[in-house]
Amino acid sequence: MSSFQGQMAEYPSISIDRFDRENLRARAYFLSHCHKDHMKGLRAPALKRRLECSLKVYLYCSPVTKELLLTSPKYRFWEKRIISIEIETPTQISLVDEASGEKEEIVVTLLPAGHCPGSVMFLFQGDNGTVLYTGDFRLAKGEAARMELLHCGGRVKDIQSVYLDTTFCDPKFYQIPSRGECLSGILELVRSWITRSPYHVVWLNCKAAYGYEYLFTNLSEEFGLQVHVNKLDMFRNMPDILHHLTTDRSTQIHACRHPKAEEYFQWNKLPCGITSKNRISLHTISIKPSTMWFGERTRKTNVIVRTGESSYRACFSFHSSYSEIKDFLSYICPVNAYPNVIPVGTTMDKVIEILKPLCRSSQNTEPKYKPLGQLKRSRTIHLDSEEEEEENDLFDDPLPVPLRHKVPNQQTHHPVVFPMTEVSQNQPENLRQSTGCIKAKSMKTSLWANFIDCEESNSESEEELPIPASGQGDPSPPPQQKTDVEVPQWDVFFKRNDDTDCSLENFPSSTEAGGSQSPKLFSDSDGESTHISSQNSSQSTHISEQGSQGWDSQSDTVLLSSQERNGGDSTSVNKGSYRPRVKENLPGSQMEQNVLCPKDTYSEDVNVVSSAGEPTTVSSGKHIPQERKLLTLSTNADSQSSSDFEIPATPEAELPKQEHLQYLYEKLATGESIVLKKRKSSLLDT
DNA sequence: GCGATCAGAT
DNA sequence: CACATCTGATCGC
Repeated sequence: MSSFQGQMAEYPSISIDRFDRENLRARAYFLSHCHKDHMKGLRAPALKRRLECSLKVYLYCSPVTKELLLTSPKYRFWEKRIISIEIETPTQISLVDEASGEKEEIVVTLLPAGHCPGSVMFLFQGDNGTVLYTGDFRLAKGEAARMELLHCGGRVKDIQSVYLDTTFCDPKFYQIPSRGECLSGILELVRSWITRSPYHVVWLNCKAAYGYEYLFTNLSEEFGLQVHVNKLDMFRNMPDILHHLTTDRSTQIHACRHPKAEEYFQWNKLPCGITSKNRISLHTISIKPSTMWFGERTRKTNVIVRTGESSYRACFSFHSSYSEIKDFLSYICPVNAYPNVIPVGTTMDKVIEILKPLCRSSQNTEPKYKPLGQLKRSRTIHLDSEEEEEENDLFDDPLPVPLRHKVPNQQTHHPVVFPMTEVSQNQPENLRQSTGCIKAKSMKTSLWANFIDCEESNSESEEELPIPASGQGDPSPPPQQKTDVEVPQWDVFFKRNDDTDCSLENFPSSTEAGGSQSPKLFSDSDGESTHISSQNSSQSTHISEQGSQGWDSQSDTVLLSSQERNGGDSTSVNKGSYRPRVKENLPGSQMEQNVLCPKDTYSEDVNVVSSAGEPTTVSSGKHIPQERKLLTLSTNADSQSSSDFEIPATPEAELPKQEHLQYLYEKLATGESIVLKKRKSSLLDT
């Protein structure tokens, strides 16, 4: 749960994800995603009054977040005051103080966060430096490195501060199975059940929150069965989601909710009220998405755990694991990192102790290089700097932040450190793991999955329509299709494949889909890593059961382990078809920027939002090539390196050549200082 | 009547 | 093991 108070030290005149107290004075508001704990005060009368008085105050968010927010009547008063900004489109915003007329320019770039539909991170660039607010995020290892706009001139931008989602920033959450592994486990469990008969149904016991949509869409696509939900009008302009959902209760896959759902389930009743179909009783299992985590040295990682005769937990996480957070932060390597979340059971100090070694603010006093004689300190070397980078430890002293004037050249301000200190950022992951500054504090590494229920909420109680006890009523309005340009792209991250148009013929009837009565529970496409329980807890190396005894009735329950899974994305149709972003689709100026890194931050390809805030200014400012809208999932489901996102390779990055490395190592060995010329600057990037 | 807050359940 | 949210009760405006 976010405890971020809304303001960043560098840009206190804007507020992000908090809209109460001090934030009532902000010159601009930003919403990273549509979850309740990031919307505090957003519909309070105080803010409503502020809007009425301050006509230049706007809320900025992604197109999908805007769509989701405005679907709720409680937030509709924002309609004229929300400006959506396309993903990965640097946009200039004027921050005007309406009392004094004082004006400040800032460039914001939205980066996909992989947390829920519409979720973004905000990258701000202005006179006080570049800062990144992550919101909530789930990014697999290496994904920051593939985000073009985090880079400049082939290296990561010089970032002053990161305001970081630290939900699982505790060594006990060392690893969480990847999105693909979790999805795969759920797909196979669902398959094993619903293929038995048309009367076998699954209930996905999901919370009232955005974030499960990619689960629904993938299940729907895999089995040709739409998922039953209470409500779908928020997706009316997102056909890629909408087409996989239904308010018709006759499907075999349910994600409907009801306050008494657990009680219903005891009586074999679905939350939507049905117990039978064609007067034949349904056979129902429940699958509860929960976050499961595993220790650093845990080998076994069951993504499905049986918790009762007909109940399962399935691994599912909206947030990055400890190792994913460390990978992300060490790659970004900001001067400062501030936690947005203090996980229960830990303290602010402990989280800071974890983040600190991954930041530049503490990397100039590494004792471990002392034996190298002249290399007493891992000094940062500026390529071409006009001013010394602040090298003090700013971490515990967020204010005041020294004013940094407009950066003439991002690249020249990025400190280059010796390769050995770069190890934690830029080495291959196997090396990186062992060079972390974090002590693997004798965490007990349980063989069992740890789990918590999934969090997040976006529900609006007033929107929860009572579910009729019977009847086929479909209260939702007929979906209105819009043209492509108006369709918010929700799936920058979550789409599993990009080339399948989900037309209606992709949805065979449920009997068709369920009629196979396959003797095999699933095709063992990923071989060793998928296991069929034959039910006695004896083979516990591959099976997790909670509470352990007496569920013999389902002797062929599927329990999946992600251990050494290499087919976690075996369900992905785009396996082996990783599609890097095509350079030719980028505007020329942006390509130049990648190479040359313009002198002026603002000379990037930037959209400008006028103070009048015409939304069209932004939304039409830059055409996003379809190539970029239909990003696909990566095919690699290895939990350590997988990406469920398609993010292009690091721009301009190149592998260090042997002779260059040789040169650097020789310098290191002799204790000479290393001075890098600009054109060689990409040497250390890989 | 509404919002903020807290305890308890999940 | 224990998260965050939801619900309902209470209080104050």
